[in-house]
Amino acid sequence: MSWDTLSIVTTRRRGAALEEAILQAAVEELTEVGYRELTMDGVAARAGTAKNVIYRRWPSRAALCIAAYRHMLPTGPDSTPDTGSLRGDALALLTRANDRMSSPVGRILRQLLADIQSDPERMRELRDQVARAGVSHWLTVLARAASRGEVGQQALTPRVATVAVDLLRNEYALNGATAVSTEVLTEIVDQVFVPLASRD
Amino acid sequence: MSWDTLSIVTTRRRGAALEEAILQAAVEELTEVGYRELTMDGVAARAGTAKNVIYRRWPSRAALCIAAYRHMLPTGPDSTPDTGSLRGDALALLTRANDRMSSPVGRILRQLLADIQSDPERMRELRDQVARAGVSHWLTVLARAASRGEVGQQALTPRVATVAVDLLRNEYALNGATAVSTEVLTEIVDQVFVPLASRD
DNA sequence: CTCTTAAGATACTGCTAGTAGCTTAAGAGG
DNA sequence: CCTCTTAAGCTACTAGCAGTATCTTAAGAG
Repeated sequence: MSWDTLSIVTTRRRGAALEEAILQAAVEELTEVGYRELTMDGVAARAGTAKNVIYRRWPSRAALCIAAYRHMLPTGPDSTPDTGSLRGDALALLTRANDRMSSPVGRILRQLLADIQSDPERMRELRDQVARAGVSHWLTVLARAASRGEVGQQALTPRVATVAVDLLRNEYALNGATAVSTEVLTEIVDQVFVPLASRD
Repeated sequence: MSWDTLSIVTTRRRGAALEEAILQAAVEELTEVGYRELTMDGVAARAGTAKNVIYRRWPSRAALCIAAYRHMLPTGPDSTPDTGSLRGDALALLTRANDRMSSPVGRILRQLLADIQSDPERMRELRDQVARAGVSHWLTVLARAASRGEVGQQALTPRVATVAVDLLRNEYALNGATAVSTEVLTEIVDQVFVPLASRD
C-alpha cells in the first residue's frame, strides 16, 4: 500500500464494530436518499469499506436495508394517551401514527414493503414487527373507554381496534408519500372508529 | 438487408396499428412476468419492433406500462348486486373486489402503484381511474338499504361507503400478493361495514 | 512468533433503462 | 408514376447497479 495519500491511518475494524458502522452508514443513506436510491456502493463508501464486506453479512440489498430499518427504530416503548374520552385518545393515537408514517422512517418502511411483496418470508418479518405494533395501545384505549361505559364489548376485537390505523395505511397506499391531513384523521375517527366502538 | 433468413416479408406497420401491437405485447408481458420483470427489450422483441420505437411514444417504462394496464381493463360497466340484504350486497361487492385485486390485473396495479409513489403526477392518474371506481356501487347498495330502512343517513358518506374496500386494500398492502380469505372478508363486513351502516 | 480469519481493494459479469445515428419502407401530394 | 417527408427498423452505445471473484494484508488468538 502506498502512503502518499492524506488518509489517516485507521485501525482495521472487525466483527461487531464493523457491522455497526455499516448499519449506521445504511441508515444515513436511507434517510438521505431513501430505499429506492440507496446503492450498495454508496453504503460501502460511506462506511469506509467495500461492497463484498457487506455481502458477507447480508445476502442482498433488501436484507441490509431491513436490518438498517430495524436499527433506526425508536427504542423505548411509548405511552398510551389518556385524554379522558375515546375520541381524544383515538385522535392522539392516530395523529401519532400519521406522524410516523409521514416521517422518513415511514417512507422507508413503505418503500421496503412495496419492494418485498414478492418475498413472503421477508414480508412477514417486516409486517409482524411493525404493522401490528400499536394494537395494544388501541386495545388499552378501548378497554378504558369500556370501563367508563363508553363502548360495548363488540368493539374489543383486533379488527375494530386497528380499523383507524388500517384506514390510515390505506390512505398512504393510495396517495403516496404526502402526509394525510388532519381533516382525514378526524373523519376516520368521527365517521368510523368512534361510531363503531360506541354502538349499543 | 439480407434475405437469407426465414423471416416472412411483412409490411412495415405504422401509426395506430403499430401502437396497438406494442400495447398488446406489453399487456402479454405484464400478465406473464409482471411489472417488475418486464423489460423494454422484451416488449420490443415480442412486438417485433425496436426499443426506440417504443420510446418515441412513451417517455418511460412506467408510462408504457400504465398505458398497457389501461388497455387490459375490462370495458363494460358491471352490475350492482341486489341480494335483498345489505350484508349480502356488501359481501358480493367485496368478494368481487377481492377477486380483482388477487387477479393478475390486480397484481400489476399494485406493482405499478408501488413503483410510482415518487411521481405524484402518474400517481393521481392511476388512483383516480381505478381506486375510486367502485364507489358508486357501494353508494347504490347503501341507498337501497336505506330505502328499506336498514341503514341511517349517517352511512351515506364516501368514507363509510368505501370503508370495506379500503380495509381490503390495506390487507393487500400488508400481506402482499396472497389473496385475502373469505373469513377476512366476512369479518370486515360483519364487524365493520354492517354495524357502521346499521347504526340508528 | 505464527497461523487463521476476515477486512480491504480492485476488477469483473450480467443486466437493464434510455439514447444516438443511420438506413429504408410507407404513404401523401403532385 | 415520381418524389419527398416522415417514421419504422436496426445496431451500437452509455451509464448505472447488483452481485461475484480474487488477491493482499491486517487483527487477533494461541
